[in-house]
Amino acid sequence: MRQSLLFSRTQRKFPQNETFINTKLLIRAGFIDKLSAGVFNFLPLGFRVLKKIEKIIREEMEKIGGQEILMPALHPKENWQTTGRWDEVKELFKLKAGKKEFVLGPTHEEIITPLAKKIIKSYKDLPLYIFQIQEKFRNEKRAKSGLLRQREFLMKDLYSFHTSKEDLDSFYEKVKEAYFKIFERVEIREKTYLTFASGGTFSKFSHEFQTECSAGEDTIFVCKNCKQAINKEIKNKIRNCPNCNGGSFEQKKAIEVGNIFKLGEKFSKPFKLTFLDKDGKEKFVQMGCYGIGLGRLMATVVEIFHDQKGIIWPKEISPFQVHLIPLGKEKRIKETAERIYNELIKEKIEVLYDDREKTPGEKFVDCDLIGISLRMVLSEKTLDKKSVEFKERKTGNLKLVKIPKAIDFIKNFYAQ
RNA sequence: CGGGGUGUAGUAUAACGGUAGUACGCAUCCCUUGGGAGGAUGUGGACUGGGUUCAAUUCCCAGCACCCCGACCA
Repeated sequence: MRQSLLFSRTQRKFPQNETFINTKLLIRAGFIDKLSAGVFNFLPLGFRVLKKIEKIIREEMEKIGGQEILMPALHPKENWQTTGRWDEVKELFKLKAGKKEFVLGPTHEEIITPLAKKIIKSYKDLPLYIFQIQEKFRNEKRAKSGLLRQREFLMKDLYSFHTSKEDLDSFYEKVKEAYFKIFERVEIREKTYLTFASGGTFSKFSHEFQTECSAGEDTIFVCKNCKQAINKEIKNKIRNCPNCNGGSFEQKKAIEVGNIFKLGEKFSKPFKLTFLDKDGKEKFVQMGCYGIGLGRLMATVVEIFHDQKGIIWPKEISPFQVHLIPLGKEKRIKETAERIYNELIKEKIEVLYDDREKTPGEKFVDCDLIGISLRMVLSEKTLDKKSVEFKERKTGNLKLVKIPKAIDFIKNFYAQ
């Protein structure tokens, strides 16, 4: 992509209205644009990151047997009346068209359960793991913290269907592992705690994935002895660590990047989602649900990985793999840059090419702000040595590489 | 939903009861290329409504929007 054509613009100053670093940086660097509180446009840079996060999540969901579908955002009122949540849930966006009333879906138990009912008849149809990556709507009383709390947001929601609690339990463990794998790939695994939680309407106990971060809205308590984390509600109820019985906790601010629930029969009952077991008896399907907000995950990454100059994207979700920056007006530099750019494209390397007529300072400032993992500079100095200079955004490490070896260097960098 | 704050150009800001100035951006041109260079010319602005006043961007009230704190968060 030629930067001169990119549909976004970096800003010299941080937006005045924003206090959270994720929003400040993402807006200033041209990844997102705010339409209204909690509602954002994703520009090419931001959308690329979002799609990469989506890809990671999709891969990990498919690895545990998930089948991807797409459910609508527009839900008939009746489905929500069946579970009683039409009246219970305060954050619903409700709308009326003529006499017909709808909900903009904040989650999809009300849709997936009756849908599954059309397919699940026998124990032979189970288990099933169905997920989607789709837009959710929640009328938060107070949208805040930028992408951390949106009113409309992309979410991966996985629903699982089982013949027994035991089977649900074992799949639940698999999802935990898949989630940690996802967080590992966006490089926040070390800061992410599996946290005992309660207090939900869904079930007595659930787990949250909480990423330690000062910008977080949640407070978690981490056992100093065994590192088990619990949330505030649990902390209020108990004295000792439920895992090791140790007694001292460290309090941390955290962002809930994922959650997993054992729904049991909570939704299969109202929708009468049953199956015939081996013994010919009709039984309720055991369900689980598992969510990850993509925008929130993106914002969490920015909150954790940035410096004074800008964002530092983890390799796997860097909007581009390499930021090619030619310096100097010399014809040979421009020509070489164009040639390298075309070769990179041919090699299917994602490249942002700063072909703008800007001074080196401006190009570098924008480059650091945008935070692509690898910078590739071509200048008189490097060209005299038939080389380009690579700089890793994360470490600042510099390396001069002969031009014919540049593509291998990039591939190698991303292979590690 | 309660409390507080802020609304001036695309962005960041200044002054002012007498209708707005600067920087960056953007456009054209000159010049310039290893860390937001310089010059010239141009472009572009008071959230909305009401009140006070001879006169309101400025003071007062209401609404709206955004931000923050709290409550809420299936």
